[in-house]
This record gives sequence, structure tokens and C-alpha cells, in this order.
Amino acid sequence: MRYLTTLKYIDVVAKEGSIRKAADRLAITSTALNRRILAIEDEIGHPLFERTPSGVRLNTAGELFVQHIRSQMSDVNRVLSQISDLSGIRRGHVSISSGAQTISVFLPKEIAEYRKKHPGVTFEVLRQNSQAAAESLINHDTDTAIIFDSILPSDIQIVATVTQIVQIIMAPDHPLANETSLRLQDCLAWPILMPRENEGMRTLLNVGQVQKATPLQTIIEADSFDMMANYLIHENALGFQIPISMSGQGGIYSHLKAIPIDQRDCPSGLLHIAQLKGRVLPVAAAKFQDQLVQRLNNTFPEDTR
Amino acid sequence: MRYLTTLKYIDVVAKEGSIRKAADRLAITSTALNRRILAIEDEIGHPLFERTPSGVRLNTAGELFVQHIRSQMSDVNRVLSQISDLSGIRRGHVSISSGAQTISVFLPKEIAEYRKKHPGVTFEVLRQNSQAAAESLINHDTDTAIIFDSILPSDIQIVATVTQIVQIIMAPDHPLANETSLRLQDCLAWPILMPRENEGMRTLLNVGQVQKATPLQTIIEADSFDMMANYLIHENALGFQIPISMSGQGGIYSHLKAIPIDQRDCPSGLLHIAQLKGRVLPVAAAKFQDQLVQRLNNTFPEDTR
DNA sequence: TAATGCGGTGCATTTTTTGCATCGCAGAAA
DNA sequence: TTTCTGCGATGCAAAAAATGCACCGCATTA
Repeated sequence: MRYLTTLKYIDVVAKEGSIRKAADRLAITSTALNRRILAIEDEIGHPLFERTPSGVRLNTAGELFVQHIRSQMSDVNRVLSQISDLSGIRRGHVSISSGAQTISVFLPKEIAEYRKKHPGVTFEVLRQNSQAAAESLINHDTDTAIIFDSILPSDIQIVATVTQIVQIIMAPDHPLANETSLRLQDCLAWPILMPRENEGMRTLLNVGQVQKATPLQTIIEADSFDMMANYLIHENALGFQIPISMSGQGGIYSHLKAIPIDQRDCPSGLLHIAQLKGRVLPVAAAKFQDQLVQRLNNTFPEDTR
Repeated sequence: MRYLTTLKYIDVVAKEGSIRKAADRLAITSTALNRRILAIEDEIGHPLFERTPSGVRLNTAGELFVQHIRSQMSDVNRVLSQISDLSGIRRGHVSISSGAQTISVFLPKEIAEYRKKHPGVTFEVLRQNSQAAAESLINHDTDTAIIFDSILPSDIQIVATVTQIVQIIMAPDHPLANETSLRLQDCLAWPILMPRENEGMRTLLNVGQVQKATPLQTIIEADSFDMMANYLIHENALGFQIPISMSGQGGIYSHLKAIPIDQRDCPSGLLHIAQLKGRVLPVAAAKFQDQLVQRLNNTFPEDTR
């Protein structure tokens, strides 16, 4: 869209923090870019950027304007793909923020299923913690987000929620493998693989650990659940996981045993589907989000709150 | 805003229904305009207009796109005036759709009060029936609307509502002027000034007239309440009015007597403040709307539903 | 103190937009 | 029927705008 170029340029400059760098990325000269910015600032009658010796930074007006730009650009995309729909071909692009819990098994399955119905739709998947996910939604970088157990800013709208109990996972020949429920005390004797601090599940586990003063022997902290799962094959350790992460047939998780933690030791968490409040999603994104919501509600129907 | 010119052009073409006429209005040649349109259609990859021998007409894609354009343009204005605010001067523009009931006395008072606080804000007031008002909101032609007793389309959001009883107005020396409540039967002997069909109040009056088979002698049908009020000075006739129309000190209404109609003969109506659903109003419009809502709720506190 | 990297500016060049003249086409009028 | 009018589209030259190059002044840094 030609008429959006200036806006696009401003957005890039804001992100790069420097006109020259932005010009480089946009494959034009810095002077051309500089002049476009001066021109639009002149038109608006108010500067958008603060000039510093090391580059430029958005001022308040700029923040407002860039926010507007982003929402406009994503709205244009929505309208364009809606127009494309009219020609019969369902095209589109869906951009998703996902936590580590769902990105590995759950999402690929859902995306594959969706693309079976609409092969013209492309996807972009970002693995982000909840904070980054919220930010991406606000910047219009992503359309929808899957976020585990986090308090979200008020401009994020929660579209659906299911509860997820925390389970302990282990090799199938592990001595604890035949229990139906485990308490944290039972785990003291075993090496522990612990999710990293900024993952939602860690917060849940901390509750139990702190309350009960249960000093688990954490041998690895990682932000990849797959890595931890794979490790369990090699050492008789214990890891943690929520049901949705294991819902696939095949893959590493089908070779592991999962046993719920007693509710007294670790509360269940909430898995949210979220989007930016007030935003009209592109058709493709909206439909995909619908599919996610339905799938969650069907797979984990216990939560009707 | 230079980068919006093409969009603006498309909007005008859509409204004029002809490239040449639009070009004329925009003070450019038809060929330049024509080429801009061809160019953007090419960029979108889909025509926006249907070419007819007598001009052009939006097709479905065009409808979508123009809708987007309008929302985009009004959002730009909102952001720009927000940016102006940063410089200290509160400027802005508020565009209002109003029914005939409120435009004459109520609105001028409110606007004057608002402008006392914010002299930089300009106003535009359109007198429209409820249908036209809803349309104006949808097209982003107006920011807020005051609508009396009408069912509104679902993309209009009602911000506030108060009830308004229908009153019979007459000269102060009219034989009925000392009653405290009137039934429609009491009016049979007198000439009647009746609001026109597409005014909300007429619907309310019809209820009573039809139900009770009360054949009022309508001598004048008009869509100007002021005209009817002024007429009452010259002939001993009866007219209708709602309280908000008479709330001013001074003016013709202070010389008239108003007596409520018995609720059995004519239900009370609802006066709504409304805006386009999902739209973020410019600061000035939002503040003015707030003022209207507060004023209504304070002046007619009975309605708390 | 020299060097680096930043945003801003004058000027020639390239690209885009505009206006003019004109075409082909389809209803309206004769 | 034919003529006429008004419509959108197009080729081409002129005007306007955007771009790239060389370079400035300035502040930070090595």
C-alpha cells in the first residue's frame, strides 16, 4: 500500500531509534527518510521525535501517533484480506504469541488442522512469555495470544480461559510412576527439572515450595519444556507439565508418565486465549482464534466459570 | 494530511457517484483523479468501483474499503487533536446529530456552556431524524447524537437514556390551561398541531390516538416544534412537547403552558445519547458527550434504569 | 585532539503526478 | 434510426515531488 509508506517509515524509525539505521533497513537514503519525517512533523504541526545525539526517540505526540499508525496498518490488512475473500480465495495471515507450554505440541496440531481447511492462510508463531505477549498484542505485532497463568494489563481482552492442573512428569519406569497423585514431599528424593522464573508455571510451583518449605533439588532450570522432557529419558528425574502440553499423540510426551500434584501443594493455573481489547481481528485470525477457543473448551470442559 | 489525500478522494468519489463531479469538487482534473483510483485499485488487486454509463458506484470491496477509510480519517483527526492538546491549547471539533426536540433550546445552552470552558472547540449541529442520525454516526459524519424514542441499529451504542413524558402545550389563557393532567378526549374540541410522521413523538401519540379511536382535528403537521409553539400564540390550538424542549429560560416556551398527557393515552418516550459502537471519540467530542449525559441525568433523575 | 556517528540542508537527478487533448462507449434525445 | 451528451480511460508533455549525493554543524567518545 503506497499511501502507507510514510507511516511505515515512521514506525520503523520509532523501532530502530535512529533515522540512519531505519533508512538502512528500508533501503533508502537517510536524507530521504529524514525529510519525510520532517515533512510530516511539519504537517502535524508538532514534532514526533526527540532528537538526541545518538539518534531519535518518540516524544509523547509520537507515541500517540505511532500507536495510531500501528492500529491503522493492521486494520488495513484486515480490510484487504476481507476484500481478497470476496474473490473466492481465502487468504490471510495469523500471528500468534504463545507460551512455551503450548507452542510445542498443541499449536502445531491446531495450525495444521486449520490449514487443511484454508491452505491460503499463513502463520507466524512467536514464543514469548506473558509480558512480551501482551506487548506484542498492543503493538499489533500479533493477533492472538495463548498465555498461561498471568495477570494481564487491562487493555488485553481475555477471550477464553481453561484451568490446567500441574502434573509431575517422569520416565515410565520411574519408581513413582504408579502413583495416582503426588505431593511435593514425595519429590524431595529426586532431582528436579524446574521451569524458569518468568514462566507462569514457576509461580504456581513456588507457592507450594515456599508454603511447605519444601527444598526441591533443582538440577536444571530451563525455559524449554521439550528439553526438560527429553532429559527425563536419560536420568530418573522429575519435571513439570500441564495437560495441554501433552495432548499430542506421538512425540516425546507419549513416552512419559504424568501424575497430578496434590492440589494442597500446587494450585491449578489458568490458560488464557487473549487479544487486544477493541481490536477487530482479520478474518483468518478471528477464525483461528475461534478454533482455539472451541478446542480448549471441548478438551477441558471442567472449567465452566 | 497529505498521505490521506487519495483516501479522501475515494471517499468523495463514493459520495458523488461520479469521478468527474468529484474531481470538480476537489478542484483537480478528472483524469488525475481517475488515475489515482485506478492506481489504488491496482494496488489492492481488486476494483472498488463498478463503472456504469452514468458514473461509478461502490462495489462490495469498495464498501468495505470506504468504511475503513472513514474510520481511519476520523481516527486521525482524533489523534491530531489529542496531539494539539499536548501543546496546551485545547482545540477540537464536535459534530452532533440532533432531533428537532433538542436542537432549539437544549443544545444551544449546552454548547455555549461548553465553549465557555473550551473556546477553541468548534461545533457542527445537524438536525436529523433518528434514521439519518444513525447513518451519520455510522459514516463518521457526526460524533454523537441525541435521538428521541427510536429503535436504533445494533452498531449504534446508547450512552445514556432518560424518559420524557409527552406534554400538551397551549397559550396561557387557554381554557384548559389550569388542568394538571389531560386526556386525549379533552383535546377533541380544539385544533391540533401535530408533529410529522418521522418524528419519534408522533409514534407515541399515534398509540393513544389509535387505541382510543380519538380523532384529533389536526390542522397543521410540521417538523418544526418552534413553528408550532409560535403558532399557539395566534390561535387557541394545542401542541405537543417534551420537557427537555422547554427547559430554557426565555424564548417562546416561557410564554406557554405545558400539561402532561395522561399516561393511559400516551406512553412516555425515551431520549437517548448515542454514538457509533466501538469508536473512540475525539477528546472534545467525548467531553461534550459527558457533559450532555451528566446534564440529562441531573435534570431528569427519575429514570435510573 | 582527532574520529565517529548523528540529524539537517543545497542541488542536480529521477520518479511521480497532473493537465490537455482525445478515444470509445452507452444511454438520451431528436 | 441517427445524433448527441456525458461518462471513464489513455498517450504524451509539463509540472511537482521524492530521492541520492556531497557536505555541514554538533555532540560524544577514544
